[in-house]
Amino acid sequence: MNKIMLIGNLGRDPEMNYTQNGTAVTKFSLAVTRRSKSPSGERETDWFNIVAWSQLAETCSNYLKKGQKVYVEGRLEQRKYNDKEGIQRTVIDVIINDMEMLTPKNQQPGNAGPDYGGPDDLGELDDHPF
Amino acid sequence: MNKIMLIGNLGRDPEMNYTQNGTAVTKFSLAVTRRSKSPSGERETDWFNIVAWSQLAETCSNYLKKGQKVYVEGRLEQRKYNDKEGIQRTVIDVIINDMEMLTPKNQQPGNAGPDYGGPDDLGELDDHPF
Amino acid sequence: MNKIMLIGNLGRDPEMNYTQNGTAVTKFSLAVTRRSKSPSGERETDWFNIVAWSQLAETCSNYLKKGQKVYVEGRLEQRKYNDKEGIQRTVIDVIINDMEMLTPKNQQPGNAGPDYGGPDDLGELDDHPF
Amino acid sequence: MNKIMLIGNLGRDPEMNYTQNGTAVTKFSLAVTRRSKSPSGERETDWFNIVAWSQLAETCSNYLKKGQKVYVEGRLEQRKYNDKEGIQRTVIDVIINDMEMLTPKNQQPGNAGPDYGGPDDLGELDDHPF
DNA sequence: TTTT
DNA sequence: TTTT
Repeated sequence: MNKIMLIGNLGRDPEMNYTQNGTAVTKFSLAVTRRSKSPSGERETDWFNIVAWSQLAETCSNYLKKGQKVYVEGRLEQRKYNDKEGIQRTVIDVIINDMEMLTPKNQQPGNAGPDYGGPDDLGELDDHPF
Repeated sequence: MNKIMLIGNLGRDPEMNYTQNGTAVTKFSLAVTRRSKSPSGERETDWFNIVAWSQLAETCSNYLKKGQKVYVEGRLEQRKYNDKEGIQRTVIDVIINDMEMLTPKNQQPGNAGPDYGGPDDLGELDDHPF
Repeated sequence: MNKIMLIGNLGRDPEMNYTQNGTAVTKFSLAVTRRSKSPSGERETDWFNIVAWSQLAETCSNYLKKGQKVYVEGRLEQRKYNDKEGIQRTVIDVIINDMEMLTPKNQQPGNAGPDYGGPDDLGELDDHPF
Repeated sequence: MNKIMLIGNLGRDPEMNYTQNGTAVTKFSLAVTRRSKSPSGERETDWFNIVAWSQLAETCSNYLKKGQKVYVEGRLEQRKYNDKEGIQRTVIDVIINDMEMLTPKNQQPGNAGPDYGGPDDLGELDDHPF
């Protein structure tokens, strides 16, 4: 088992791309604020790289915006790469398989309705047929 | 919410230390094998730094050994530090609040009994009073 | 493992009592709306009996009100009893060890502030020392 | 959110059926033993009705047997029905979307190999494409 | 009805 | 560094 569940806010609008074989992949970074305060009294934030594939990638790209609060669920994976100075870095990605929008539509920019965001007023979207 | 649940094997025996104010802290690294195989047909592994505090630190130190399979649950936190070349690195720690031993005692080295490992035959230990 | 996580709304104010040895216990029922719609197009609701003990019981009693949205996490337990007709019934309780308030304070009855509810503006409360 | 995660043992072999429109549905009951002991010193057990649909139904039917230990993940739903005395009863079903076999093949009846159970030595099966 |  |  390798399962992670996060609630946080998008730091930027999501970015969608396609792999060479045409699969959609969407990425965004998510700010998760810690419950506890640091010794100096500040609320600290952890940032996570979120990655969605296929249908979920398109949903994230279509419905999520910078600042919105979301619930995501997935698994953690490590990825190694060399930065521009040639130093090897390790990055942790959260590959999600479920996402739920938590920001009501009327609190989203450019919106006035009373409903929750998302397609058919359904805040949650995943791969499960039932 | 910032919750992570992992099942994996200890890469080494845990190491326990005490902070300046006497709180126990135990660390170990956990190998989590991916379900999927890489393009070249290998099963890949992600390594996580596990950190336990207080009572749970002492339990991990007393009962866990290299190679054992465990379930852990906790939260992810990022920590920045400078390595010996002075390069800033980011590490992800998994601060656990629950741990369950999954390796039966009779499959542990130096053991022949039929029971599961742990204190009072109770595989799982956490902070909850009920 | 026996773990359940729910997001729902309180059907009534919580009720707190004390056991004979002085332990606080708080109960409330939680309405969880299904994502999917029934064949007739209605959104169905499942009701759960939530039970909190000790410190968490007092927090729930002090801060939760009918109608509020909360996240709860715990385990499922079955309990048998005889109803007033003498028929044996089985009830499922959700014994929680974590609770997070999701209704912003300014959307709670009798409140106008911009902050989120709860003690010290901390929405989440549990047993964990770290 | 309505999520439940259980580890337990099958009380009987699973039973698979098909709905009128040809969808596979498999049911089995799962015994989950409590960590804590009752006042009289016994380890108590909670029984759950597990329901799997479609591809996961066929996997459960093909690979699971009475006595095996499994991890399941899904959501809780209530279902009302009238028993043979005409008394209305409420049943809780666990509709699963993920299942992982925890009993090694060589500990299963009629098996002697060193491998873990399941198709292609893959213990876990779910709906996710990635 | 299971299992440890 | 683990394990299957």
